[in-house]
Amino acid sequence: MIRVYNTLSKTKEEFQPVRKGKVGIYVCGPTVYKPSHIGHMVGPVIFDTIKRYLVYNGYDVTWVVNITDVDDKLIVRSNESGVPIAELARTMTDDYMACLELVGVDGIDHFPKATDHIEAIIKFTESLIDKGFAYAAEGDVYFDVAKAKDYGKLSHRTLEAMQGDGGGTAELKRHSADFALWKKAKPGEPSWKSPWGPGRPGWHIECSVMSAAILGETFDIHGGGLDLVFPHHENEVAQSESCHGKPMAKVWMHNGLMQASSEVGKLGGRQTRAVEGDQASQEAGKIAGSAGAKSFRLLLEEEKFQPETVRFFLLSTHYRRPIDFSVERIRSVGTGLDTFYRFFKRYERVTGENFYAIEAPQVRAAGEFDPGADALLKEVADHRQRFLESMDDDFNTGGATGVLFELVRRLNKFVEDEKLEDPKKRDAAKLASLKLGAKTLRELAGILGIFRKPPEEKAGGDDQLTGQLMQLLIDLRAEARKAKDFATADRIRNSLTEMGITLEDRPGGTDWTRA
RNA sequence: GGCGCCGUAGCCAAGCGGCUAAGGCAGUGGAUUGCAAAUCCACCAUCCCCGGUUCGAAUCCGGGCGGCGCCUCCA
Repeated sequence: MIRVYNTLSKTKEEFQPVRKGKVGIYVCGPTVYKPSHIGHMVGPVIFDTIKRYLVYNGYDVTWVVNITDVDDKLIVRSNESGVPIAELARTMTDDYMACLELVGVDGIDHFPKATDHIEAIIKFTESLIDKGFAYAAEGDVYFDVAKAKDYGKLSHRTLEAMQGDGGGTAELKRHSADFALWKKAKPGEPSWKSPWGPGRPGWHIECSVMSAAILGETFDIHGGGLDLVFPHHENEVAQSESCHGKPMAKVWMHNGLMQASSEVGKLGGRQTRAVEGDQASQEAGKIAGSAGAKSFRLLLEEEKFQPETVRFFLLSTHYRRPIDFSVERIRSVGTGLDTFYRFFKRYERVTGENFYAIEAPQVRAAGEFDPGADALLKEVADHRQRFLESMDDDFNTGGATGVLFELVRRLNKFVEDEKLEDPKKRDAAKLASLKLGAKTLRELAGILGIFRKPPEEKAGGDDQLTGQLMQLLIDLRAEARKAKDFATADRIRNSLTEMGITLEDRPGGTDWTRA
């Protein structure tokens, strides 16, 4: 049984899809006006993992992420840069997609764009006006929050508590919390014809329209960053449920945001906001202005991070908690992952099989096995059980990743105890146990979307000539060691260490790796 | 001011009333090694403070202190 925390009820609920066996997920995507930074990857990685887990549990999952390609920020950026909005949106969408691919997010089934759904947005808006939930005012159309029952139910706030807020066009609104469904075009802005004159969609409406078009008027999971609970999602529910007369989403899931930890104290977001409230301080304490704010691809390049390390970093804590960004932390996660990569090489040395080629079970039931009296396999089965229990509990990837480390340590111990690095100590039964253990590791890692393919070799240079030269050095060193000439042997190894190459002596010979 | 989240070892982090408080990074000792590297083993926390509930609390309740988020078209 999978339990999921629902923002709506503020409790963990047993997950039950609307339609048996099928799950629809809608996650609010980016406004494509600038290159993606690491913070944009948080939600996608989490929901990609959630989708994998649901598929693993036998559900047929459809996942939708919208692309907002018409918006104030896009207009501003376009005016600044001189790049037409459509072109800006296209290149930034490409950048976003490239980043998703890097971190292994490949489960998104639909990427609807706001500009492809203008007609439906207009219809939706008309419908709300017809039903009395919205009103037109001088070319704008506003949603009338006072007419929506339960307005505030998602973010758990009341209209009374929101008095005094509101934007610059408040005079056109009946209530300061009313929000635009349709915005009248200003000169030079992109616009579409509508019954209220030329204009463009408001911020929230595209999600209501596109989710209904693809997933239906009621679907299973609506997700996004915690920052979207209010006003974005609150307004989505209000307009969708007013329009359709039925619940929009069964479960609302919100992930914690990435923060720039080291900068927070110094820049002090809180006091400055309360006292000053100026633009600059609003940026303080947030990811903007820190290393994490730079383009994700640039970050990977400059810090030489494996994208998989970033994915693992994001999954190493529970999704609802905020994550502090720090280069050091990601680096230490990478150090931890090296244990796995070394094990995979070891596995190949011992069994002759490539870890990444193991065909692991894709669904839960298929991964179960009877360990019999095998001590190793009993523990493997136990680890698998604990991994799945963590995932069942509101997708606790933090707990699950811990189990993965325990599992690889157990497998390494088995290789040590049975001395399997020595070919003479190998036998079919032991190798079979090891293989089943590795297969389970691969099965569980697959759920998290990691270890699906080998990490890219570090910084080129592993060409044929390098290989030959390394073999020569290793051979020379082996001869020196045989002759007990350790001075020469150590000189070779130490010099290589300085070049960033590590030698590892093993029963079967010497391996080398680049740092 | 309103609503909400969080405070577990040097750092990160799981844990949601009851076995010895997961796991990672860093560190220390040991096995292994010619010496290393890697691997394995061991060690490394009475869970911010004060009360309360309970046979029993890191886990529940109240109060402090500290950090953070949203309320302002950031994922």
